[in-house]
Amino acid sequence: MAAVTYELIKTCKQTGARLGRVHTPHGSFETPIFMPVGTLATVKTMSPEDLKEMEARIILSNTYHLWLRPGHEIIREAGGLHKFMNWDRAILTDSGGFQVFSLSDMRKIEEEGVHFRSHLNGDKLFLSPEKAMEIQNALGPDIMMAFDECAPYPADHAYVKHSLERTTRWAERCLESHARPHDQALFAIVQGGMYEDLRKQSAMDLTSMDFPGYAIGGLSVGEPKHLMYEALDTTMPLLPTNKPRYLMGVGSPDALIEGAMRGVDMFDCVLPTRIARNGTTMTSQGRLVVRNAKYQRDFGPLDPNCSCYTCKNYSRAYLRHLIKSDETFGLRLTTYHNLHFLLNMMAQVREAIREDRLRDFRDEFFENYGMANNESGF
RNA sequence: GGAGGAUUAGCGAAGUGGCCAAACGCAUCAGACUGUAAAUCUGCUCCCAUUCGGGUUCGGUGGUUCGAAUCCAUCAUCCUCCA
Repeated sequence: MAAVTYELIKTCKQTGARLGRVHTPHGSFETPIFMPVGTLATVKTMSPEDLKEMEARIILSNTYHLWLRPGHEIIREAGGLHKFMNWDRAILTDSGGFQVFSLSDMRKIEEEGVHFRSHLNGDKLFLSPEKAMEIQNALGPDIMMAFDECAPYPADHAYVKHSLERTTRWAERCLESHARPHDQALFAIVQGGMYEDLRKQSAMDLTSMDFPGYAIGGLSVGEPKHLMYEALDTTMPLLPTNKPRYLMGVGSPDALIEGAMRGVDMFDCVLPTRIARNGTTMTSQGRLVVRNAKYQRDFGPLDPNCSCYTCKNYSRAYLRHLIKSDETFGLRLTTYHNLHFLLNMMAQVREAIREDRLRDFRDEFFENYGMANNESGF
């Protein structure tokens, strides 16, 4: 019995989007779904109770960061990540592959793994497929990610090809060294940059290995949106229909909807939480920088169409004041709202799929969001 | 009444003859943020101009000088000490 299984409930007649259900050792959830990011075993400023209140079903955490601090052995001793952070719903951990990309200053990628330096103290570190599995086995998430290389954009064809082929070999090694396949699902990550042939190659090679789920990586790394959608268009049809598909690192409202329309089941992104802490919010009427002076005397809610805790109780003027004053409560309130907004939007996407009207929903949403003719999106 | 010190852009504070429209910090205003090195980062803030550039500034006034935030005189205000 696989640790994680996918059940296709129905396909939207208007778009081909999938309504599904994913079963994990820590509960089931309907897809498409958005997963809040809690890199250091906490979704910044949110308590698990907050997350449950807004109906988050699965959150992310990070192999690299928890390896460095507090250390995966400590989390194992604590009884695993779920217990350690008091979250009894599903958890997915990223493998550290993205950190190899984002902490790219000092790194050396070899066949065996990656040498790089700790961002905390400069220690020399080495991460490999086997090490990433060892750490994730200790952390104990429901879903763990294969150790991959997220190629930068732009990157030339030869580089991306070489990189993706290595990522495939690494995926194989991950599979071999994975110690807990009975209760932890290992997802592989399709790479290939913006090259159609390479996306196909990566998808074909990885799907031949029968992972319980597939992610699409290497997108939302600075490329124009239409390239991301093209990459999805070429990749999605090659992935098995009986397994979840996870688009990594995508979180702007428009991209979530566009991704769902192309058959993506899972998304994660730091965008809602990060921009919230910097004073920007997502509303049904578009992006709203509540930090701006024009909201100084605006005593209405952030989003009049929102029923979240923040919008029910606090005004734009108050949020602006808190953010301007560096009050932690302000970070909490905007974070709460942004997460609630995306979670709620995805619930509406699922309803729209159920009723075969996702395209209508998309058009209406985009119009309200003020981006009907805006390709740059968020 | 006497002696000394101070006064710089919204605030604090450098600058003591040209490289000064004036460092730096804060505040302000705006922008960025997409598998989190991020409650972070970038830019703006005398006036006009999209750029080039132009015009007015360093308590007030008057002077010295080719040239003054910087030197001199004087006035104003504040602080410290002595009577």
